[in-house]
Amino acid sequence: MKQCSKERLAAFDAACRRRGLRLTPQRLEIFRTLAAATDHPTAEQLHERLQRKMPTLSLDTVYRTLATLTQHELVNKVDTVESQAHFEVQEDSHHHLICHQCREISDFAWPLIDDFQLPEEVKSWGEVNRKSVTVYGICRKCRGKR
Amino acid sequence: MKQCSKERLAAFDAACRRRGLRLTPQRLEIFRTLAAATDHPTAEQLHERLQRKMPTLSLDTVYRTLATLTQHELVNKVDTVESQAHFEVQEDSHHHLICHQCREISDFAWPLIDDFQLPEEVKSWGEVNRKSVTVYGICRKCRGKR
DNA sequence: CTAGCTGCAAAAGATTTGCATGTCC
DNA sequence: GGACATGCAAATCTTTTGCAGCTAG
Repeated sequence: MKQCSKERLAAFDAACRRRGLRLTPQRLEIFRTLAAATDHPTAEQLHERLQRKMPTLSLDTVYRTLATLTQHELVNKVDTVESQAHFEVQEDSHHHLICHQCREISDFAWPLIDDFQLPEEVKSWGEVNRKSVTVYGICRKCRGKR
Repeated sequence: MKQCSKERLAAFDAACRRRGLRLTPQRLEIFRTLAAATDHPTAEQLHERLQRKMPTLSLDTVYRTLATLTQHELVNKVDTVESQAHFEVQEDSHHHLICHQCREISDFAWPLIDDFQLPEEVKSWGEVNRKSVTVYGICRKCRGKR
């Protein structure tokens, strides 16, 4: 398991202060553990991993913290096929349109992408069946309401 | 609400027969309603919509049918940020790697995509915050096991 | 006829919430 | 000190499952 850099922790600290979020030990550990993970753990997995270092940490706090950090865009919820959500620290960059506000899903076509070659890296990962782009934003309807 | 074409229903019928799936009235109605929908309904929404036409249809059957049809690739589960899954009929074509077998999620970079211009269509939809590509397939590890 | 479906009810799993207590700022 | 966080337990919500009866092929 890789370690979470001091820079990243400092950035987290700063981001919390800027937004008026309290920097509790729980939040710090949850973030640190998530940042150190490479496998997109679930809330439950994170809770398990934190047992040793922080035996009193409750699963609800993990859920709540992840929700809060996701809201503040410090953590990103990975979209999965399963109902159980997976989380990851928001990295800078790593065919559905989904509106953050109303949650409505629309389709769009992007033929250029379908023909586009995936990077080499992916070929070594395994056998690809399907690629799908998801675009997030605020739809025109909701945009008008604000 | 648009209607489900006879051609599509015939194709559904054929696909079921080919795969040895029974063509029950419930399955037919669920498929017809899903195909006619443009809003990616949830199992519950579909169930509600079918109440009038088929009052005895149970929610479990909707869940089970959607699961079966998804397995047979006649229906597609849309990945969402929320825990509640949304479904859609599998249309022709429409930065995470997800293995269908072990469900492991890996990351990959695809800088070309980040710079790539989204289609016009999307601009009229609203304000875009983020686009993310999800690639599904079988990873090397699982590939070896079969 | 019979393997595969359906409905019902109950279980399971994930996530959220109310409330009392604790603690960062 | 006071607003915000946490922990606990209980509630809620979604989805799955066991079982008995039904039905498409």
